Amino acid sequence: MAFIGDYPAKVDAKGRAYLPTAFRKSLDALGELKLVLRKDVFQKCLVLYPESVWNEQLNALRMQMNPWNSQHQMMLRQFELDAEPIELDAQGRLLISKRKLQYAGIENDVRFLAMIDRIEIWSKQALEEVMSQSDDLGSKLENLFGQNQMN
Amino acid sequence: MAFIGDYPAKVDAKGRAYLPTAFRKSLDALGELKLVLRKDVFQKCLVLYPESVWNEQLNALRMQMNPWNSQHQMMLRQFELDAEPIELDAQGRLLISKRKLQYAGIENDVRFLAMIDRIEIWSKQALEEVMSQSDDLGSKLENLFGQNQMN
DNA sequence: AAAAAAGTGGGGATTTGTGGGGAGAAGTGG
DNA sequence: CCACTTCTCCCCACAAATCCCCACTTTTTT
Repeated sequence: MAFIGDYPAKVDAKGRAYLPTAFRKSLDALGELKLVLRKDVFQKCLVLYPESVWNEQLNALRMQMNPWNSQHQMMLRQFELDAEPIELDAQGRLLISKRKLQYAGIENDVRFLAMIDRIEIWSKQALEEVMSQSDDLGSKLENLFGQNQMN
Repeated sequence: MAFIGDYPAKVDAKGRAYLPTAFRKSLDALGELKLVLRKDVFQKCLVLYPESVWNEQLNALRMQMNPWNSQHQMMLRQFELDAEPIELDAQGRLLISKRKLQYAGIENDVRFLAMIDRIEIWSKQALEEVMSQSDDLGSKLENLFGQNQMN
């Protein structure tokens, strides 16, 4: 299963954003009602996981860790930090907390961006900035892929 | 079953903190009324166990140890030592003893952090410090996930 | 062109989170 | 056993966040 594409949307004064129908359809095709919203680790953007995807990740992590190993515990913390469960309201919108809006630099315009089994939420400007900066990095990536014959 | 995410909260002058609703809902979905609060073994933070989880934990320990081994007895003592049963008050708050507040360096702002089947309580600053120190550990985690195609 | 769905906005009840007063229990020292 | 401080817990109060409901615009479908 995978999400596809990217869509613009507005965030209103209360911090609500309409989840694009394309994504919502994918979600309730899978019967995924619950979501988890989290700050991204590297980028100033937010990541929206279907609950099942979140749980898979958590499980994968748990399988690998010894519950009494302090470093492993640290990883788990890192993972749970800045995450929160989310549900859509009656209009199909999600409410984003102030903290997260601020972290991602979101004011009005956002973009929902498919990332295989999860969805990223970017401030419009932030995304454009990052994208323009990484143009040549992009072609480097393409080269890399070409060499590995995975393309 | 698992708790998810983290939430900020305040501790008032009396040492009370509101248990975030997300967690409280998980708790009474499970019918867990009683909790156990303990100092963490590794970190300067507190750990809140649902009573059943606490009991499991104790059992797991007991299975591993020889009741006539004095060192093992010592471990058990240590484990019980800084633990205390806790219930929520009528407003859904828990009262944290002075000793524990001090141990965890808590003054005003705390964060409740999900750790699968238990909840950690951190002083806001302490958590930020620890997290910033373990940044590279964090990327190791991400690498680990990447290599295992679990990302 | 009409109808339906997608997307945006706002009012207002309700819940969540925070704070404080103060009664009663519990612990302390004489 | 009694005064006294401290701790615990109930109640009330209030601001802010959240959520339910309705309305309206824009786009898509029929």
